[in-house]
Amino acid sequence: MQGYDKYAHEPFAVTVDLAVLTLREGALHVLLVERGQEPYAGKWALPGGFVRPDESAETAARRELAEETGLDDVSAASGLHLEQLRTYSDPGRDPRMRVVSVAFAALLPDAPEPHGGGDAAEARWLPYDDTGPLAFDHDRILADAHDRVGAKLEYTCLATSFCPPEFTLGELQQVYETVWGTGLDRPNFRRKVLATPGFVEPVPGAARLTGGRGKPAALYRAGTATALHPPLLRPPREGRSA
Amino acid sequence: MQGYDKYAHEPFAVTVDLAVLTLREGALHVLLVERGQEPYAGKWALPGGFVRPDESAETAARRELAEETGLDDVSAASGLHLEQLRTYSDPGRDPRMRVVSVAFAALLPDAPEPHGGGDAAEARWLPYDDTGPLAFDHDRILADAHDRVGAKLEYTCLATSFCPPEFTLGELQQVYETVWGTGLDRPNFRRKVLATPGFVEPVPGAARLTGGRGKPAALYRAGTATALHPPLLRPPREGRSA
DNA sequence: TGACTAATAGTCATGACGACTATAAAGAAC
DNA sequence: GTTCTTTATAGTCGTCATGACTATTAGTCA
Repeated sequence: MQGYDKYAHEPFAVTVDLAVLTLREGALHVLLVERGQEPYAGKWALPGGFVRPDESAETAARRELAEETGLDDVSAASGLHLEQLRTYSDPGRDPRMRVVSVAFAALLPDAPEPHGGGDAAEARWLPYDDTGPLAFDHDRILADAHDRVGAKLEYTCLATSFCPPEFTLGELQQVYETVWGTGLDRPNFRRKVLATPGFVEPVPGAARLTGGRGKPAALYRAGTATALHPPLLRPPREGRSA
Repeated sequence: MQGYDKYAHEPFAVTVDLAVLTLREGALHVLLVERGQEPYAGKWALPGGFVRPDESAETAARRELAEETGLDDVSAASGLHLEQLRTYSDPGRDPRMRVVSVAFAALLPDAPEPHGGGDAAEARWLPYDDTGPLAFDHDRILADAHDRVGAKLEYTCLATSFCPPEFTLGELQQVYETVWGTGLDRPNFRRKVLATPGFVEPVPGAARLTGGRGKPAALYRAGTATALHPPLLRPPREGRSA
């Protein structure tokens, strides 16, 4: 950290990239923008942009999220979760110049269709499993975001960030099942969630019909706890040992 | 990510900061350098430096680690663990200019006294609990490193990164106790570690006298596993509920 | 030889969890 | 209405992980 001189070093551009995840119709969806220019023109990319001189990366991420989704209120309103993932800095990751990108993962409850208010040519929710190769190293960033979210579901109460303010335990379970790609036993999931103090708290007297059929489910709100002790471990992948 | 122009935006300096942790005499120690210039002249700081134009942040971190510690071989040799923590980008974090810093945590087994080969005026191992206020936002970075390492001990085999190539289970337990700041039951710790396939593997026939007294302990090497399933949870802090 | 120390072996009760069965409350089919 | 289907919720049972202990072994030190 010696010899500071603003122009002694090649300037780096610093950007943020956002992996914005949500659940639509029981499937994990990602917010993507279509690139209008080379390189990767016509390809889908994660939304993002330059960090401004007076901003932190976190501030820039929030601003970009509002711009690209048109969900200005979302940051204040529902339980938006914005989390720094890691920073991608390979010298060749942008063919034009040296760009260091701080990646964030953002989780949204419901997903209003974005109206590309910002620079984005077109912003759309695309199913996570159905994203072709993305621009730059965004495939890797997206995969890292998925990994991180999947891991944090185990030992935090993060799952409620995917849910609307009031939700059923079935909906909460769907978050786990969708992100993890596994099925969970319903009574056991219920027992575990309710046994964790502060994970969810019941909404008195309220119930929701889960699409018509079946017994109406009780409604819950997100509790005050953030950590999960002991964790809710995802079932270990089978077929490992002999 | 539109409108790329190398000089259209204020240039950011990109640096890496390293929280290098080790265990000396049963206490957590951090590698710190004494600053020779303003700002924060005379204060201790985390080692670090500029990312060069042709480097990734990870490469820069490895280079700085070798330079500052004089432990060139260490990256190749023993089980060095280098992990990206997060990126610190508050506009005011360096009073001179806009510096975005990618922080890394590095874990070393034994700790040869560093011979400040790099720019560092003086590099020293200082006890973690005895670091006065550090320069810049390095207190926060260091605390984040500690948090991260403590958390990763729970669900990874990271603890062996603090140990020499061959170690006793008592030494491994000391890693947990020191980083977590708690005591652990020795037989239970032993049972847990040995029950986790791939965590450690015995060195046949070898034993070490743990400082003279007591029964000699068997020696183990780090196994091939990286994850811990189920995790080794740290004892929950007491005095929470009524 | 006999304290002392530390590693290792083993026991026991509790708690968490996976697998499963049973019941309740709704709509749909007839 | 009655019955079937669907989904939520309640409860059971055995297993495994774990916390709290006790016992034994193998060394040093006095």
